[in-house]
Amino acid sequence: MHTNYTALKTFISFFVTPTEPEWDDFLSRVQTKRFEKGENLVSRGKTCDYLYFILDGFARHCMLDEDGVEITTWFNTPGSLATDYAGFTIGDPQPFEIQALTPVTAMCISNHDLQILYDKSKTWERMGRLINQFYLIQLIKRNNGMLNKSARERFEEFSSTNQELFRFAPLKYIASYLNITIETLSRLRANTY
Amino acid sequence: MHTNYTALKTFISFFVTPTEPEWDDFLSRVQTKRFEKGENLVSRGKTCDYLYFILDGFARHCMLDEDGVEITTWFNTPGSLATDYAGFTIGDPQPFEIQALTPVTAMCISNHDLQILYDKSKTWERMGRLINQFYLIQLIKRNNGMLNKSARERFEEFSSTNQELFRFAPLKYIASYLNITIETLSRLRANTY
DNA sequence: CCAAGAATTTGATATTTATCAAATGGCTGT
DNA sequence: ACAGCCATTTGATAAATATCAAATTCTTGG
Repeated sequence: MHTNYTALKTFISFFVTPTEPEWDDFLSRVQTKRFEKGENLVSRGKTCDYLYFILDGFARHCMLDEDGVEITTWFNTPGSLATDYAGFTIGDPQPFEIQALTPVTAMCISNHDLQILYDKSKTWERMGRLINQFYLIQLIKRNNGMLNKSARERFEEFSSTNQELFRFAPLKYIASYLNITIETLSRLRANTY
Repeated sequence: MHTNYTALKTFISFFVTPTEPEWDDFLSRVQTKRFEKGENLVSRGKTCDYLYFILDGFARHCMLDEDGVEITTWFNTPGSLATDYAGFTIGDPQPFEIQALTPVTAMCISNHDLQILYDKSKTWERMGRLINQFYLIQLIKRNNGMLNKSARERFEEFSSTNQELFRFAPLKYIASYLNITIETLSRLRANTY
């Protein structure tokens, strides 16, 4: 048996077109990991050493706010990247955590190897730039999508684009992501109010 | 008289350390622009062709929501970068606008020149990656700062870190940025409620 | 399959924030 | 300096959402 890199290669090819030797170098540093439901891809207080590409499954990012309350800040769906962005890039342990909501299969590369690739070739440097840019745009959209919107509108927008997450994530995580209470989310869903 | 590149060079040196010829190449593509209060650095419906580095003054980013209501999505302070991120990188005209809140002096480089620099040298490619990353982290923080926070808390956090903006931006822009009404912002400031 | 715990729903009520209306204050161009 | 136009404040009220409490449903380990 051999590892299937198709999905990862497709994702990367969206940004850059590496040469064959570059691909070989890159893929030799990639490993596949599996996480059971409830396991952590990244744990609070530890340095996040890997950048993950989610092949299959769902995960959520969470952190503690000032009052020690856990808030969900992001969801990962298949085909997306997962890392503790601030921690990964700065290299410090962060108050962040990434948890598998379902069994998750992910490919990953270590921060160490990624830095080596960045140094080796402009292709990877460019990939890094474009992926950062890609996420920047996503985040700007999420950001702007929270503005000028009521709880109901945020809920409706979320439901229409992330229907599948209702099957995998408990309401409390979605409620936290939308900045509303569990009860309100339950009522919005039931269309009371 | 000659242009003073000190602030820009300091900013860039935070990310990369270009060689002298690289600096010369870069700076030869940079121009200084001045905008009067109320002028647009980027106009709605036009492609944003420049990346700006704000030397002096304040600006705001805004866009129209689905109902045609203008919302403020970001503020620029001296020493920060300004561009219509999505529009600049994708190259399409966007429903975005950047307005000078005060007279603004900015250095800028065209998208065209920036792409040339990216192609020419890994230094600039890396600068692009790191700047994107820098903004990504900022945005993640803003994002998370909106979660699990009441209007009052968002206001208090904003006031404590952006006091100077109250001098330059009308309340309506700040209210929009914080996703509260002008009246509520006025009351929070007066400490009614 | 059952029991225990967790997740979700529902109800009653309180709090926060928005909305509408009007008064006051500040700024700008002539 | 003045008129006219915004910006800001203040008040009264309504609407949205949170909070607290309890009932119900779902899930999971044994």
